[in-house]
Amino acid sequence: MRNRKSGYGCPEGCPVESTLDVIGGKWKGVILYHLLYEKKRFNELRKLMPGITQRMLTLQLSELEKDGVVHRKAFPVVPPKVEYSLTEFGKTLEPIIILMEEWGEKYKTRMREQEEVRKSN
Amino acid sequence: MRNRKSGYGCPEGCPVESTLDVIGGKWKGVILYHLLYEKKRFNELRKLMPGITQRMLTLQLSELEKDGVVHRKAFPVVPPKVEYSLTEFGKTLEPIIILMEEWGEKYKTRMREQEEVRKSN
DNA sequence: CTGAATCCTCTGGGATACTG
DNA sequence: CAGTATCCCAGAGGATTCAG
Repeated sequence: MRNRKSGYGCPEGCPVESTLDVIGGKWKGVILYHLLYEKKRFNELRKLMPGITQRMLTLQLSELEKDGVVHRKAFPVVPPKVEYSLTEFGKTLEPIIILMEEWGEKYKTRMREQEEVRKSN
Repeated sequence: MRNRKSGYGCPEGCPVESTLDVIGGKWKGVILYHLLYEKKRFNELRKLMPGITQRMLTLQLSELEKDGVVHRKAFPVVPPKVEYSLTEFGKTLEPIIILMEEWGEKYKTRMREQEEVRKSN
């Protein structure tokens, strides 16, 4: 593992930033989360994310595809059928997504507790 | 990233989204990365991140502070001296930041290789 | 040195309607 | 079903200046 003590700056294109560029969209993290273990059709994803618009789902999926983490498979049938899944490369994001999910839980719990304290004062 | 008031999105607010709310700002990931193992003064951070403006550094640091992951310690001296560090809670983000750094490296390598291929055609 | 206050730009993202 | 195509806007983020 690289020496992270000061000195190794993050000049020009910090890797952490690159990662956030890929998974940092408003819905990307959640999309990836839903695709972790199973492929999903367009409308399945939509139902899993009430609140996202068709347009945004299309957009973010296409960006994820362009970045090589999501694979799009269209079936030439009527009505249309498209399946989205993680590419092999995309699957390397799994640990990150999992950790983010766990941390998010901790964070929300923490916020709730602080809310309690605030109320009781 | 942006200011995502949790509200609607994933039902019950997807935890992955919450995490991205905290570390998803344009510079937050990088800031956290620099604070992983040592506290840093304002200007030190600035030098580590050429490209960030004073305003943005101030802003993002204050949001990280508000979210409870960064601690701000101001010394009552002239000229001013302020040290930023991770809170105990903030340190629980370490595994995520590390993974994001490693993944970012892989991603950039991958992009470079694709660039090579593209050129040779 | 740290940071607040302004002003301004740009784009991520929302709402809605249309199509193969 | 799975997208495009438009129109629109809040607000994230940049540039610059002022202040303790």
